Amino acid sequence: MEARHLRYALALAEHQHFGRAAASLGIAQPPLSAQIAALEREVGERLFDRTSRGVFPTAAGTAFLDRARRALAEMSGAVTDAGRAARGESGRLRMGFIGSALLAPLPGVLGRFQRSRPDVRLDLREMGSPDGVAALIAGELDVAVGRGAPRGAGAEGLVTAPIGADHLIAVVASTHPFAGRAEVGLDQLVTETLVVAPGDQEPAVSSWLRSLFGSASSPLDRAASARDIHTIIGLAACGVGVGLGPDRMRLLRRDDVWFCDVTPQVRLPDLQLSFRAADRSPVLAAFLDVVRANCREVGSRLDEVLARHPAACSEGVSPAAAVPSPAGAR
Amino acid sequence: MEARHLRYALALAEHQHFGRAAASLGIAQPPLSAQIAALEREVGERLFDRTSRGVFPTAAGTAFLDRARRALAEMSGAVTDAGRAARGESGRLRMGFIGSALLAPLPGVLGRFQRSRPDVRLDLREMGSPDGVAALIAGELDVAVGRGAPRGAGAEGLVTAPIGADHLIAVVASTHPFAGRAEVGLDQLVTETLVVAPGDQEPAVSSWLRSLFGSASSPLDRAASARDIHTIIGLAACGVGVGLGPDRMRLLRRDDVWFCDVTPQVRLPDLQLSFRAADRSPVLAAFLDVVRANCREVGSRLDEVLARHPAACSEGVSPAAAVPSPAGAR
DNA sequence: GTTCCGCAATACTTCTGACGTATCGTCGGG
DNA sequence: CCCGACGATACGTCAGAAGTATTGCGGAAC
Repeated sequence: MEARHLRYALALAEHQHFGRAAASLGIAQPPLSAQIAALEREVGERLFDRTSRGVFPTAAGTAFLDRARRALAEMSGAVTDAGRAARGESGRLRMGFIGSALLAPLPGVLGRFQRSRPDVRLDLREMGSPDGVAALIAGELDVAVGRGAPRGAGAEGLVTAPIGADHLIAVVASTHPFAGRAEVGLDQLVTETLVVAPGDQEPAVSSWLRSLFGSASSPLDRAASARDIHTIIGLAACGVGVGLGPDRMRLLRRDDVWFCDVTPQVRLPDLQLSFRAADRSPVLAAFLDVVRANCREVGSRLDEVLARHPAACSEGVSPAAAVPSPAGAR
Repeated sequence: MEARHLRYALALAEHQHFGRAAASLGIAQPPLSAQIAALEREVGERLFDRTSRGVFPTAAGTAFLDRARRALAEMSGAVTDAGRAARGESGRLRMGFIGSALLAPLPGVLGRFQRSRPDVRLDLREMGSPDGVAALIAGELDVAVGRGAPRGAGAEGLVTAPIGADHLIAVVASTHPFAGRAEVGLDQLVTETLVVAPGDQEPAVSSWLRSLFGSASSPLDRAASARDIHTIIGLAACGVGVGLGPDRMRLLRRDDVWFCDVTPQVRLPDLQLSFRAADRSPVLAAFLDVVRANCREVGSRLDEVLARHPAACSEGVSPAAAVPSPAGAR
């Protein structure tokens, strides 16, 4: 059975007349009779009653036509859906991210992306940077946002670009001696108990901090750790110690804590966005376009990196490639 | 676009290999390549990535295949649905009936029918006998159950068969003088206020009663009327008068009323089932089979009448006609 | 770097089957 | 009783789907 049979049966049901139905289909009447007869033979039931007053579907015909309409609707829907998917207007984007990225720049990026592609389903999963990289390599994610360059087996198949830079600040309870001070020196932190992200979650930050203080008798040895910024601030508020985190953390203003800059200013490892270099998904390309337009403050690095991977960016999205030229188009 | 294209695309997605997909389809590889290329040209998007490790659907291809699967499922569903509809296993049966038919024999018939054809939707509408006949003629019903032979324009296109007989009984309040008596004479009713079905709802019963009492000073002239049996019994229970109705009415036993036979026994107009003689619906045929098997007590009249209309009964249902022979089957 | 192999694409032929023209059979209406 | 309308049948034609043979390309092995 072919789609043609469905189209012919629907036309016949609509016109209730072989001749007119054939005309509306742009064919002669005998072929229509033949095709309907072939359809009835294949279905095994008479689908139309030919009376002198017109051609009417039987009970079987009515049931058949209902389904036939839906089948043809699915077929035309398949074409439009394919087009939408190719333009990145539908589908899904699975994204892993570290919690601190939610302070910035993710809110703006995600909001704009979801507005420009309302039919793309965003699967967002908060996870540590190494987990994100692993899931990305395993194909369980399409995009990962974390800190530090991806490492490990398979990391060479990833493209990574910076999407945000920030520097280290400290957070203390409002009853802490540092409270009210605009800044605190790195050297002053050596004698404090620190509250930081754990090494297995954020190795880049962790080793960065370790290098700041030098190896011997590091304050990190007596540090408390917390997986997310809210907890770091919470522990600091309890007076457990001095919390260290990115300056975006200031967005989480609370009455019982005090934020102060660390001097000299310490730049943290950049927030990085990674994706598989081989990923040709139009949804990813569309997402990268939004990222590119919204993370300019990081400088031209992002554009640079993305420019080296036109496969994931220009193809399938740029208007220049609007003419779809699959095989055989000459 | 034809169904063939969908089948080929699905086979290719399944085998991820042109050669094996073609083999599974029973064709050679080059035609498969050609058909996939033609499909991609028509959709306007590349649907498969041909890599050295295999053939994989693109994002557009994945979206397309989703819909293609559904389209093909609808097509095969169309065939099975047509078969089911032709065997009367699906569809709907719109039935009008008078309330008293619900006492018997409709419960048994409807129950058995719904059990034997669970996917047939029963549209049941309680209505007076004349309304049922009119709706049947107008094509708004498939079956009507009422009392008396159909009359009026279009009634000659209907087939009517008796499905139940009953006789007149009386119902009175338990405080009424008749209470406790096994029977009451017709002549004793002449001086009572009667509660009966109104003439526009049940003309057959109404005129029948009128003929029982003779024309002059009929007790019907001071009768109360009610459209359904429950109300007739209710009015009788209130002491409004003596309710008259079919003996099936005894099924509605209540503590505050008393039923007694009317002597001599008066046979009411039969319960009749009507349908359009031209109706070839397999659902109707299946329903009539159930009716025939469940209303034997009426005698052979039902079989007689139905036998004269093989169009609606044997065709499409009898196992002898199991071989579907639409046009061209030789 | 070169060769080889697997696979999809291309070239070209074959043949099925969908379509067109002409005609017939049948059923109602005048 | 004839006529007209309509669907079915008969048969020739041609588009296009499939088959065979071959080429082109990319990755892996040597």
